[in-house]
Amino acid sequence: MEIYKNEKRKRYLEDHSIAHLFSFPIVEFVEVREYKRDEWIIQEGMRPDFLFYVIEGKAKIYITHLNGKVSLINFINENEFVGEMELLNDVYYTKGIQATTKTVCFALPFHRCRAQLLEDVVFLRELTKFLSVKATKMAAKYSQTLAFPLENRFAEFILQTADEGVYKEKHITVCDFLGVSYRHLLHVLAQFCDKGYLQKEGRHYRIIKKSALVELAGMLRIE
Amino acid sequence: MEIYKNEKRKRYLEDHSIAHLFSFPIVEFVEVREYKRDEWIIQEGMRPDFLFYVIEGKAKIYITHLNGKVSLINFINENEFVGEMELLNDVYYTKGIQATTKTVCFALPFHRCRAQLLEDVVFLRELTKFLSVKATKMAAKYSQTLAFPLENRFAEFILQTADEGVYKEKHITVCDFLGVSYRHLLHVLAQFCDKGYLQKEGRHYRIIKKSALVELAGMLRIE
DNA sequence: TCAGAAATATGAGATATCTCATATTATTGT
DNA sequence: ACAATAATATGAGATATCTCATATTTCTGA
Repeated sequence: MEIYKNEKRKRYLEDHSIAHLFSFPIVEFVEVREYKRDEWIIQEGMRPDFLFYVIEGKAKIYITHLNGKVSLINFINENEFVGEMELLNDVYYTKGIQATTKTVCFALPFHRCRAQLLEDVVFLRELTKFLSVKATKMAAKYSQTLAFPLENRFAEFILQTADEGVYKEKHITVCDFLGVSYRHLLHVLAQFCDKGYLQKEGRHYRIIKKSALVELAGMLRIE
Repeated sequence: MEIYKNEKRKRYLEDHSIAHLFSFPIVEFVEVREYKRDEWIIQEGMRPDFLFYVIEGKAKIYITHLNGKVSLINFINENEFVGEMELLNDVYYTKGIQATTKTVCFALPFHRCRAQLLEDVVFLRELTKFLSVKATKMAAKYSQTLAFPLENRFAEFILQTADEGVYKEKHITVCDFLGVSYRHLLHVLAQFCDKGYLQKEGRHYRIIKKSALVELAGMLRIE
């Protein structure tokens, strides 16, 4: 992890102002940090001392279960908070946050900001919205997992993450995210290829029959 | 649904003050409502016009999927909000809320309160905490569902809902909540009886070997 | 550049869970 | 008090998903 200082720090703070998220001047408290790919921004079980706001990059939220299984609970993208649970709750089991790519974020130290943050209507309104979206998505994912087999959920995931019609995610990550075994994921993936929905190109998979995937994913749509 | 007026309304408002949740006088806006068991407080897909706060009783959050499956996403208890998602988000698919028992709640009309609520630091702080707990529990449930078979989750559910050592929930409700088929739930329940963890008494089940259930449920514990 | 680690692949058998069919009780409204 | 509805029960076969074992290929650090 690298902390940006002086010019570099200043540039980031100017280019990515977060002043609109607060009603008091926040800049002086902000530490600008860069995490490398695969680096842990927060370690599981270790309470962080900062509230983070992601400026650039992506990260993943992980939790490890007692039976050894690992769940990738969610992805974190730009303009999202990290560590807000610890800001709000004294008792909270801290999940692990790992940078997927190089990630730059603003870090606000709890000990200097907490009181002010919890009094700030602008910040609280932002956070409330953020949390409501988070809770809603989580509930949707949860109920979809219960109601549909992998086929449907995987189809949606492929459509969401495909880059110019090509799916390239790492299988292991996807298994953790969709909560299935490696073996089974590959099995369903092979089916998609057999049925002509996808075509393997080296390590990647080209979407051939998008409509079929759209139909499978469409089942998840709530409404 | 019955709306309490005059004396009855007044008594409820006095006995269950929610003044501490707001920094402005809220009483004049509050409608006191009673829903009967099984009545729908909010119908799925129909945006409500009120923010509810449950005073007495219990309710369930349901969502119906396109494949016809129904998920019981969560239970709602006393001193919890309902309809906060619709207060915060313009676009939101409204889930169905059904009273499990007779339920009394305070209803705040959006059109009269929304602006003030979203400016109120006390309310926002309460709501933020509520949502953070909600999101956290949802995430825990989600990842546990992916990581553990029914056996473990059902054991926990039995321990949580048992009344003086006797489990009495309706199977159908539990299936919707744990996201498994009726058949499979009964199957695991029969196993618990075979193994001597539970003993059937008419329609109910007495917990005989609590330690075994505790061990199964303990696997879910994160940490 | 080479060895170890990570990621990809595939097979085979086990288990968890689902679907459907069908009976037998409770519960409830009129 | 009775018919309709809801809830409980159980069997049997199908499917989704898991575990474990084992190869091969790619990536990465010293």
